[in-house]
Amino acid sequence: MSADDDGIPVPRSIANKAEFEPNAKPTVVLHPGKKRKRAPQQQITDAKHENTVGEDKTSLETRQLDSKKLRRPHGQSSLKATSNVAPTTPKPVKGLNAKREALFRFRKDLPIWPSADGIRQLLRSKNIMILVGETGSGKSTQVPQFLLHEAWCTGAIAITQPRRVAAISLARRVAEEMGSPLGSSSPASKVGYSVRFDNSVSANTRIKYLTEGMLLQEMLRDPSLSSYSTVIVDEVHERSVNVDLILGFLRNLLANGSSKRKGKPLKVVVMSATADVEALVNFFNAGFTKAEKSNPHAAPKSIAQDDDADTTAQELHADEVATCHIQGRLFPVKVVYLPAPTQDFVEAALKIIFQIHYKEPLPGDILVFLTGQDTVESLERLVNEYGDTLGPEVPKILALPLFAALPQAAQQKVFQPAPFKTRKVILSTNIAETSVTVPGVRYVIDSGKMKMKQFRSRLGLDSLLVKPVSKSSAIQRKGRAGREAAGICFRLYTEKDYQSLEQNSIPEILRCDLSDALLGMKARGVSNVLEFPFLNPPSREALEKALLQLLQLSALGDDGSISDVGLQMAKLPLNPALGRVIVEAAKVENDCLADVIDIVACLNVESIFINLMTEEKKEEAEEARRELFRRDGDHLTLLAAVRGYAAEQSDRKAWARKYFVSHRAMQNVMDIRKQLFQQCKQLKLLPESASLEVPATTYSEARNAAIIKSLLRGFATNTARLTPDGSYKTLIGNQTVAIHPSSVLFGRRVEAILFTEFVFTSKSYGRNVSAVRLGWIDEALANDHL
DNA sequence: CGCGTTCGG
Repeated sequence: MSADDDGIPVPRSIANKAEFEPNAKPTVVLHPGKKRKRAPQQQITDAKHENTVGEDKTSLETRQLDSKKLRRPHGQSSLKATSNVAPTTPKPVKGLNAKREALFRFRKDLPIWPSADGIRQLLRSKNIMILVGETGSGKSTQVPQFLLHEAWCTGAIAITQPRRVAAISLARRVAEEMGSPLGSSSPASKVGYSVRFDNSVSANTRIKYLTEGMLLQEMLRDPSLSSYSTVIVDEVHERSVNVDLILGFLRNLLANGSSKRKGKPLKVVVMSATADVEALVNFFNAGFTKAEKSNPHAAPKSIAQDDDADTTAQELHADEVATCHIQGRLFPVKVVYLPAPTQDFVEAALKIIFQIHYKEPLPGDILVFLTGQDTVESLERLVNEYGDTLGPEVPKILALPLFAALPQAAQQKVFQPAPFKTRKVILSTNIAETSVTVPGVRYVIDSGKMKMKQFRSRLGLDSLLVKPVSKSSAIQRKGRAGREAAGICFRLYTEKDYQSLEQNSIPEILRCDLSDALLGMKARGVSNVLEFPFLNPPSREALEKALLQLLQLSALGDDGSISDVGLQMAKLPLNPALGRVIVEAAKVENDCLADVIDIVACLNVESIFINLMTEEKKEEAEEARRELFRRDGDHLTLLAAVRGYAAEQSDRKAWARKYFVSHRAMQNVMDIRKQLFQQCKQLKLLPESASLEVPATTYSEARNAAIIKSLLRGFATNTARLTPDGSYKTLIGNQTVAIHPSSVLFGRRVEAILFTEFVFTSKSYGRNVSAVRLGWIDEALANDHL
């Protein structure tokens, strides 16, 4: 489950209703779900919130803004108010303007507000707090403000977020609430943020919102986090790899980092939207020495607001760790299950969409959770087909697809209010579960399925398969119907199926290639990664496979300690294989780093080539792109595209259109390219004089070979040779691998291939493929410890 | 034998 945008107001244009009464019951209703006891209170009566409405921390609107717009400074009125009010003062100080007063009333009305003193009290005696705050509790915006004026809080407060948009919009919101300018806009600013490509802080920043990845970067330079008094780790329930690494590093730091921090205390607040606090409490308690544990005065401390059954927090015997539970604020959502399982959730969804449409009054949009682009598009066609047959007496229906690969303009449509007498139906992947909040939704239809990636270390490939969701995902999806008013969630599975779902999704750290995580640990001084405190320890096999991979990339020495090359790799914002390619390209005998940087930048963004829907468009695109395509494969094709784009000085947008290349993706490539250039200079892989303006070089066979050989150094195991039956088989492991249809080599037969991605979907595919000589592979493999 | 759930440095 996930709490998003808590503490950020939602539109109040729709009247609150404590109970929801559908006009007629849909025929599929079998088991109406349990209703929540309390209806949310009215939060704000007459405040204007043009500025805050839609400032949802996860809205796409924010995401679309470029970094310059995101950094716009605040108005003078907020500046004036800065000095005369403490953020935690119970009453607003006289003379505040109406907007600030409204902001303050809003804060006071958040579910977390009454717990402010309790939280402060607990953190005076304890160094760790697990805070469960459900959606809408206000934890992400309020907790740092509660702690800011504590005596122990002499340094800054870091608060991590899994997503960049969230970090930025939360920082903006809190700056507004505190009457402080934001980030680097003024030296007086107390609130800032830090995300990749956009670091906005001042010398006086006290509260800093940052992505998990940025905090890990900071820990590379300063492992004891000496500038911070508190680290707040938000959205821990999402269990990203980075959050698990942060928790492990923080536990080590709390247990034995006191000397490194020169005795300055570090307080850690771990915030989660789901109530499985026990594992977290045990995790942190286990980090302490016996002496500390045997403190006879250490009694379990907890504050819980909850008046119903939720007493988990109080029952825990925490001696180092305080716990706190804050209820959320959501409208009641009724749950409706299917009476019998279905094989075809697209068909089932279609029926329910039109049942809702006929029986439920407007307004009230429908959000459907599906598995991927394919199911989204097929349901879209069906809805449009049926929608066209609706009589004039029935409101219209507007199907809107939503998935990450959808062009930005099409994604924006889900935020526009439905036209008059029209109901929106948003057909979405799990992007709408956490990353995007769609307004106006009162009905959710949950297929109960999602696509999930799982790395299989034995095969060295990622599989991307449709899996049942977890209960907490199902609950999160349901909650999307109750953000603005009471709603209904239709689950396209039976109640029995629901009961048999796993409570939580498998944490990412158990599903991914660990080489990146392990390299990061080695670079931060963890000598024995098998002993690292993982909240969920990965299998020994997965850990050993990753260590072997690092050894083979010579990121580690034979004794397992990090090598100079490994340190360079760890400092690059790339996975170890790509990092190794960079280091290899810088060698004098290859001397192709500028070229390889451009290729690697492309491999780090979603495809730069736009995916066309119709046959006609596809052919047109193929014709237009012919100029860029290279027979040697995708990597040199990507290089040609970057060079073409970079060389275009007048109208890059037009250039992108001409070649059916995504302009947004290319802008991203240019940012990454610039960053890699800078970092390679710092690592002395490039001379200071190296310029991003690469002169047009004539590409020789030798140069292409150097590029491909550099790639081979990172991806020697991702290689395959052509077999007599026309299929490709990997050199290591003899697995069948097909060239992905998006590749320029699709359908071609060459003696051997190299691929920088290896994914199983409907079968094993190599994506981003280049032709190589068998002899080169032998050479590369001979260099390795294989 | 024609294809990419979603984040992040």
